[in-house]
Amino acid sequence: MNSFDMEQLRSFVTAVDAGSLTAAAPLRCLSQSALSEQLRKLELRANQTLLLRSKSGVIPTAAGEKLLQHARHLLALADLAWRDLQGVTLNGEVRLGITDYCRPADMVTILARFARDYPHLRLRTMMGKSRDIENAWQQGEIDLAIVMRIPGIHPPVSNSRETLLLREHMMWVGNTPTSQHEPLPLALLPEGCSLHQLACHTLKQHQRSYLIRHIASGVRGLQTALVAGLGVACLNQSAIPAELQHRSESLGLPSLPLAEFVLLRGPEDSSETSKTCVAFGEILHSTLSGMT
DNA sequence: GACATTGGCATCGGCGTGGA
DNA sequence: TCCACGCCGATGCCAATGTC
Repeated sequence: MNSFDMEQLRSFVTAVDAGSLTAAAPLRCLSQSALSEQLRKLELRANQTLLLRSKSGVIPTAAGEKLLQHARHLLALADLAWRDLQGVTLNGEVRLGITDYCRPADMVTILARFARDYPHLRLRTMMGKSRDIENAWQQGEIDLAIVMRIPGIHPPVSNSRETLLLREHMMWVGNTPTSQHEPLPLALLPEGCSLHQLACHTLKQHQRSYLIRHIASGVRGLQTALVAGLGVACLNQSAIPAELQHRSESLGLPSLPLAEFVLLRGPEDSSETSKTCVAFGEILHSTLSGMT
């Protein structure tokens, strides 16, 4: 049989995200043994080993990584189809805040697709620094927020109103020559920016001298400064300008943690606005977590 | 270093359910 | 009624970690 069982795919994605079958089982409302069995059958169906099992959990194999991408898309599509069949039409207004580090090249396309798929939804978007977005969310000025969190700088996802959407590698990028003997020229966003803090903190920790040579007002400006050779910055993968993709990771600088993008939801109640926000939050989740 | 504990996954037998 | 299927709980195995 050369097709996939959606439940098995859902279990597979949950297991990869949770990092172990034991952690994934309760999320799927299954026992560990049932989940293990589902994944065994999925591997049988795929005729490939999809997960490497170890005492510390599971990680996807190369084939597993490949299937993971397809599985996320299939599940997002299935959810969309289900909502469509149930007649779930989104209307009303949703105020959405997005950090401008989150998929800057794709975000316009994503928002345009939402506008096309949900014509009755009035989407008010705000893009900016994670701290500003989160403050606005806490003040109730926006309904949903996508913010960036850096392990070690920010606390981990800790409550039911926060959902991890995706993780991205972070790299040092720049178009300027660097020398171990001279302070590293940095191009950064202002001090409140998480990546500003991360860059300075990491370099101090490794006793690497640096000099802040350029402060940009936004990610777009920072990208321009990097391409122009005004300095070096640490950026998440999707925010690295295309011109510099090939120049990352060759600067001999300390390694960086993964960046985490987290969806913040508002409190739920029985109002139409709340229902719309919940449904749109799910769509955002399935759309962005399906991207790699 | 030896042993105990912990925490991971795989396997097995039994049970409930739904379809032929 | 039988059978296939999916699930659960129990159990076993194994490696990492903690304790003495």
